[in-house]
Amino acid sequence: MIVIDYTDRRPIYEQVVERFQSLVLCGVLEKNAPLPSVRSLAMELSLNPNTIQRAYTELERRGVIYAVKGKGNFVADMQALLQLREKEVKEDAYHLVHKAKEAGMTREALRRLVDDLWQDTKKSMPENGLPAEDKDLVQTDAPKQGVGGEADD
Amino acid sequence: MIVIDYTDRRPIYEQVVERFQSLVLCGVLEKNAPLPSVRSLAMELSLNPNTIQRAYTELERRGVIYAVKGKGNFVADMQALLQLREKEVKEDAYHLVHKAKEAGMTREALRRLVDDLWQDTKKSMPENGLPAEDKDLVQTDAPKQGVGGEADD
DNA sequence: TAAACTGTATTAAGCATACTAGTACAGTTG
DNA sequence: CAACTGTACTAGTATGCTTAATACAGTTTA
Repeated sequence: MIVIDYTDRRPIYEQVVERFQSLVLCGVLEKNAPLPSVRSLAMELSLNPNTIQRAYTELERRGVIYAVKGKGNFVADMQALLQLREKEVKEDAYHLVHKAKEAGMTREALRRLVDDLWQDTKKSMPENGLPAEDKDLVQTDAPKQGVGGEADD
Repeated sequence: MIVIDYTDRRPIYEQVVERFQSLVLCGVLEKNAPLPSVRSLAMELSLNPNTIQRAYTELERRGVIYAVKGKGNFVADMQALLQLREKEVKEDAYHLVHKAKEAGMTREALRRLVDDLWQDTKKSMPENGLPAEDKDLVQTDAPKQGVGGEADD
């Protein structure tokens, strides 16, 4: 589920954050689906629980997941994440255009590059941008109490 | 000429590298043009000479500049740099397409985004990707000896 | 030749960040 | 109660970035 690339210059907790965001966006993790517990994932990845905790805290700060003490961490609504990604895309596209011009590429060359990549890249999410309702590929045990994004007490 | 962004998470030496690469690509620094000396640039930016030295060493490793002991650092041929940038563009474009799909964007949406940005972004380099011969906007004091990219002894 | 520049190398220290380790406490579940 | 869950805290280690100081070699100019 989660893979760590030790050649990646980015810190581990950031990679974990990124991976979970992708899993949510591509529909593998649906709303209210439970994430691995801090300790179990740390064990699985041979990492310190603190590192996982840091990733989860960041995911919660971004509104991607919500935590329930004693129960676990669960996927939140995807809307915040979609907005984050769209903002990222715009920033990345800006830098891409800048670099492309610096590299001496023509407008058509860049257009074709992006177009070709679009074709080659496997579609990694549902058509409408929302995960289908009836999928049971993954564990979808939502917390039993009515925790819809806010913690209950 | 060189600006440091202290809010940037990347290390300073990397920003210096990036800035000089852009200056070369956009034609401000032509072939054999001298870079500021390690000490003078460090003074100007209120940095340690070692930090500048590290940036210059990296630029030399990439083939962007060449160093002549006792004389200074000079802009090398731009070809290596153009290849670097083109490779970067391809990698960046790949990730952009991936993220765009994750964000639920359509092919047309991404196409329009890139197209619009192309229009809005100021052209930052000569038409043919090579700097014009007769420009004297900048100091262009090439080293007197025939150093064409290799050091002379 | 001497002074004032250039690049280059080395060592030491300070600092921030990432990560690990261990412990402790609170809430949930069976 | 036992075994899970999240959360908080302290401490120590390792690494990378940056600064500081010094030294040496080559070039240029007076």
